[in-house]
Amino acid sequence: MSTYQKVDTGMTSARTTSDAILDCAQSLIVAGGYNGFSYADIAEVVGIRKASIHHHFPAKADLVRALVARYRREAEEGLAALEQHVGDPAARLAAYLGYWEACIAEARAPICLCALLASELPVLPDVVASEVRGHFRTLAAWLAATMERGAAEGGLHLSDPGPVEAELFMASVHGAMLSARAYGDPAMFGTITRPLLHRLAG
Amino acid sequence: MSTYQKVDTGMTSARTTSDAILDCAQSLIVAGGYNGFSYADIAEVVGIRKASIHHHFPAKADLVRALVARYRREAEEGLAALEQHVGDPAARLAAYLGYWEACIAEARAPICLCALLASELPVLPDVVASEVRGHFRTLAAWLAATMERGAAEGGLHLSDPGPVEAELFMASVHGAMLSARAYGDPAMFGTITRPLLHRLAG
DNA sequence: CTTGTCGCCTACCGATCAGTAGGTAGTTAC
DNA sequence: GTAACTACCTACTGATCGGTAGGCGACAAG
Repeated sequence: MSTYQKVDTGMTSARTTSDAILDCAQSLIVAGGYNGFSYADIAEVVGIRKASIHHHFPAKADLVRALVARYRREAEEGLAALEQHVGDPAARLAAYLGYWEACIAEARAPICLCALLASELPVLPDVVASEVRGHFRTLAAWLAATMERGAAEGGLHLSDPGPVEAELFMASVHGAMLSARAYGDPAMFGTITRPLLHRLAG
Repeated sequence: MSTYQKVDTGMTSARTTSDAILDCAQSLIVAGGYNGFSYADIAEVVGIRKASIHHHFPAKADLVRALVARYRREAEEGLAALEQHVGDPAARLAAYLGYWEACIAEARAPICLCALLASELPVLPDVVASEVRGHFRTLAAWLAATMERGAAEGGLHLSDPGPVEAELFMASVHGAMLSARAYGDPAMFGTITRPLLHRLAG
């Protein structure tokens, strides 16, 4: 076996090399966008040669499309889990915000991958752009459904139709991520999003 | 004079070559971010050689710092003009939103330069990052002052302290820009921001 | 025991990146 | 008239970009 054999993955959280590549790409993209990372950057972190990344993802567009697809899948699983474990719509929204507040505070994922990619949509490969668009639609639909259910049950008070409230909510969350990053202050995310929830629930 | 002499600027809106370079850089950056454009891209559009850009802006960081500085100056002039010509704070906010709605609809500036740069703050040169931070602070301060004045005059009803309302407003506007871009639908900006205003003014 | 596949490697490609060196033609100041 | 300055040029550098060609060892199936 070659000297460049992959070490036992016990030390890393990724189960496969593909996952390790995607993990690394995600953290690099949320830091600097699609054009802010290179195959060489990933190779260095993952401990693999640049050419080996092409074995898993022939082109950069393939890599990022796969990454966003995985991100969407995990997000949908997360939202589904929320529906299972949290009954009250208002509490679901609070849990959603709490998730991101924790991510940002721990610098685990200081901004939503798709929010960042959306900002540079015009220069993204088409296949990536449509995945990003898909995430926006999915998230907005879930929020709208949650809002309307909350309104029907009486726990939430909507001033506008569910879909409009949902878009406003989502936009505010994305903007709050930008502000937290711009100010270098993770607490800013909570400062902005807490009133958002109080207005719906209060 | 060389064959590459700059043609009379009558055909272009920029008064000087520096301005033309900055104009071009701005439209490239709002499309694809800091790492999404090159000196070669600018050279081709402006009709100048790559090396000549270095004469005006020695390094890329200098160029973008100058660009954000110009952007901030123009933004502050715009806000000052708003204060001069629009008396009512609610109308000022409406005018601010209307400005961006028009920019986005006409694809003149489909997103705020600083909002976009904020998304990739971690990979920006320090000198650029601090300019971006400065814009966020300036805009938030203006919004907070406008909110508080509106509240004092009775035209606006704040559910939270002025500074918090201002941060929420700004974040929602930035998020609305992202959503409009993600959906490829300029009208989404208005859909999201209109309720924002109605809640303050209504 | 062969054959195929998988995961990774070395070595390379042409293109492009930001940036530099040094020259030239016009303009202005003395 | 000459010295200094501005704005632009040609020509180049070394680094890095995404991507390719082809080989090698481990492993599984027939």
